Amino acid sequence: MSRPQKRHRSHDNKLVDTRQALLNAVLELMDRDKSFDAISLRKVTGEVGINPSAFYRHFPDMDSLGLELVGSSFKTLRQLLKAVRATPSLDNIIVRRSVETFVTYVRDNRRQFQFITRERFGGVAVIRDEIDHEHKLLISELAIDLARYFAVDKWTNEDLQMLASLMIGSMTHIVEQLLLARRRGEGDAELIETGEKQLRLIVLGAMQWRNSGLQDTDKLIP
Amino acid sequence: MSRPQKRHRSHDNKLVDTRQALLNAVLELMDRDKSFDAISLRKVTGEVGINPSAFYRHFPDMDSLGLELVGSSFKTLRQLLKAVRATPSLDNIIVRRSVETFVTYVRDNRRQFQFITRERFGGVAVIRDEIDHEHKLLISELAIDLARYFAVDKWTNEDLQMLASLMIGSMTHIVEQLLLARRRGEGDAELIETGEKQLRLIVLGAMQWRNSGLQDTDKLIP
DNA sequence: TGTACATCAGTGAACGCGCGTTCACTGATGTAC
DNA sequence: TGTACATCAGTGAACGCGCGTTCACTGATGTAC
Repeated sequence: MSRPQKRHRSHDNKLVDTRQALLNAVLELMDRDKSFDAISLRKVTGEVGINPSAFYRHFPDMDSLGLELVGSSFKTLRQLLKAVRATPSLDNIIVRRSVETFVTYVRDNRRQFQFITRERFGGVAVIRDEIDHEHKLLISELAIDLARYFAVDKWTNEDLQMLASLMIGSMTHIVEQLLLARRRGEGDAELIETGEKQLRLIVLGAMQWRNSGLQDTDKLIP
Repeated sequence: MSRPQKRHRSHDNKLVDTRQALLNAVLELMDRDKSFDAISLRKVTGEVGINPSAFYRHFPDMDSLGLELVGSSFKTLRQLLKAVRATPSLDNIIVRRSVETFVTYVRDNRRQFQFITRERFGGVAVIRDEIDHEHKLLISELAIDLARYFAVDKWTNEDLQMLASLMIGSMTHIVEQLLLARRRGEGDAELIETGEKQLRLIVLGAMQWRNSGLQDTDKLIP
């Protein structure tokens, strides 16, 4: 009954999944300096090489296409975090290797990370909200993982969420630096070193957190 | 010779600086879910209530207007950081008060912070580059200030920059959370507490940094 | 104080263009018998 | 194996609309004398 062959023969005679080509075209156009809401349906179909009206065979509108990009980009991001979280400890060599893995991964999937970074606070509410939702899920997932390391110190759930948020925030920061650095043609070495130091400093702070007694300050100060 | 009165009489008979009104109109339109590069010159002049062609009496094009918004927004941001940096120490009460000041300030100047946040990785290259430039200046300025606190421990310039970048990054993170929270109608109390804890954790990490011996790890590991 | 002139913010019509969406269509491929 | 039919991705023309930019203009206000 269902026919999976949604294909057309492109000018170079290669079989192409048009739906995927439309998604790629948006990422490509955004790479050439545009926000998602400044990209026209006609530009997208023109990039793929089909008639504008054929767009509707695949998506009801551009926003739906955008939401699918959020989904696939976070799928990529989850694969990365899964690899990084598989690390057995928080020691320094591991942190460094994780940051290196991370940087390589972002480089290899640059356009997807660029999409999320650009649209996270972008002009389209439904897309921004969906990214925010996925982002919160990632933080909660990481908090659960972190509980393993800090179980002995009896961290509260609230503090674990706070730490997870800080860590995801720092990784996000590294992604942002990588995306900007590419424009400036800078190398990765410095970025990796800085990112690594920042994560190590956070881990240092986290180690001190429970036995510093500071975590209860908010209850002591009126 | 020069005449400063660039004014027109609006429908409600109030004297208005049209140039400023154009700048405000862009911030207003961006607040209603648009990226800068998805806002048309005609929408902006329509918002102000003047003929589209009158736009050119004030700016050569939309990008020039955007660059001016970057300038004025960072002027606002510098005032905030000046207030926060005037704090005499990094102790916990100061950190909490600073975060509270910070949150209030961002709320009071929401549209400017939203502009910078949205366009920092947005679709217009000249604006993104200008924001990046201003952002780097802020980090360097903070690094100079931090040298005061850590002079005794002989931090390297590189490490001070790393710490300043981490701190500005965390504050940026708080701004982002505030902007998203407004949409969700959440209160500030939780955000202030989380932001405060994250900054305190970073300060804790920084205190440990020099005497942990970890800062030279990158030279010890091949 | 009165008059002639300069300045310049804003007007309104006009232009060609790219936009999203509709519609009846074509033609390749899969399916039933 | 051959034929008739169904499916459906892509076509091409057409629509009304908002876009950025131009141009000659208007009219209020400031300046010179």
